[in-house]
Amino acid sequence: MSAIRLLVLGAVRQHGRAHGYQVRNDLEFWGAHEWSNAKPGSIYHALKQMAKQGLLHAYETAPSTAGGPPRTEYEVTEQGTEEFLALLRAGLADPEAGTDALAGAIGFMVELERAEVLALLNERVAALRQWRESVTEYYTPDAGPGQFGHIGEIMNYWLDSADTGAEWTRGLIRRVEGGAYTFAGEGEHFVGVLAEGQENPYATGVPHPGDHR
Amino acid sequence: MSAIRLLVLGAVRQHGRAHGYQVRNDLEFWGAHEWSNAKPGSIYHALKQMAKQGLLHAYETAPSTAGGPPRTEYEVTEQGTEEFLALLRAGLADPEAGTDALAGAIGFMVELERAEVLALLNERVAALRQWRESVTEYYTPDAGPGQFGHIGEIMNYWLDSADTGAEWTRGLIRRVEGGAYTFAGEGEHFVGVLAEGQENPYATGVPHPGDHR
DNA sequence: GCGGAGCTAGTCAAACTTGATTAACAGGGG
DNA sequence: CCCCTGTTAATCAAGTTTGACTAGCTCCGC
Repeated sequence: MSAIRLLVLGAVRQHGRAHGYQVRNDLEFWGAHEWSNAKPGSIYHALKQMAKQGLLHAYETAPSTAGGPPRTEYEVTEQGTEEFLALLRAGLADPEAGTDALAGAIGFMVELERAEVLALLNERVAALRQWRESVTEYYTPDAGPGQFGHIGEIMNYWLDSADTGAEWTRGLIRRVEGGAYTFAGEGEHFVGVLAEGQENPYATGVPHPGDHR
Repeated sequence: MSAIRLLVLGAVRQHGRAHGYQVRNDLEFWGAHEWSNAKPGSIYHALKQMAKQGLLHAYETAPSTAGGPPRTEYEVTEQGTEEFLALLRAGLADPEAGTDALAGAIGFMVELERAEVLALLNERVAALRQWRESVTEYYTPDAGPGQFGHIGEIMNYWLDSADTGAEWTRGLIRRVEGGAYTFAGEGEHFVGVLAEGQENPYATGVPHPGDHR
């Protein structure tokens, strides 16, 4: 289901209560529209869907201050919090969740305790190593390599991605072990959220230099 | 539009004329269902869609030998060939096309001439370098790094991905320059396609060891 | 004091993706 | 011979994603 649910739940959670446009702005602030499918349509859709599923509670509120159609505010339910934490953990530990889930999860990792984050990242490294082994075993049988011709380059690419991904993860582990950032239970942590009324330096329409999908 | 169109066009092209199940089998043979969204539903959908758009010509053929509902065969039209080549070139040269488009394009790169492939890959490296520059410029203003807290790790991750992706591409360039593989105009090249009647070692249902999305 | 540029907030149709399900036939066991 | 399983081939409904569009409001210049 991609990473939107994680991103949207996380954004709403950090505000306590938020409407769609706020979420949209936060995600843009994080550059999420560049590395995930966090486009307006998807965000509003995710909000409605998750409200229907009980992960969010919807408040039909005031006909909006400051122009525009009446806006709905959302709040994360208990069930939504569980889902959020599950997605967060999966994003960090499970390579199959995809790279956008990883990126999103990194954005919220400080909501967990340092020790748990380290455990999850180590899990990820282990999963990558295991996947690598099973693939090389599978694609490099007795016949020797080269039997796949240039098709082997595809496999080569995925193996390389797994290797470099694992290497990067190890780097992050070292930084976190070294005391970087402030995690849950360690005092006020950095909140990457726009304060009420703060202008968004990356507002929609302002083209980022060198936009990258 | 993801990489399916490229994959489906390529598969049909290699057969000359193919029905959905053949395409599906080829893509599974390449492991495409693991690194792209090449699932049955998507394949059949792509075939119909592209037939409607004139990229493929559909033949309502025989009520199928060997069981199953009557099958439709497809053939790539001239317009479809153009689209195929465009997607192929974009997949190789443009990082924004995504990694699955790259993987698919690698699978078909031998349909182009060696010199062109090298040019396209160099374009990719250049695009990655340029993207990297614009991002670092954007995210590392005067205030110095660290202003983003742990959010900076997300950027760090994408930069690392770009760097390692470029490095891998350079490796491929060296191999191709070194004479690896057989490209268009160089004689019979490796065809990663299942011959008529050949059994598919990766048939649906046989679980791959360590499946990775 | 008005007109349009631009922001705020969200909707919508069309396309795409997914996983389950259908449907036809082949072959083997009892 | 008849049922049951497996294979071949494809469809379908439900959910997602996309990009374009709507619509209210403010503010600025003229």
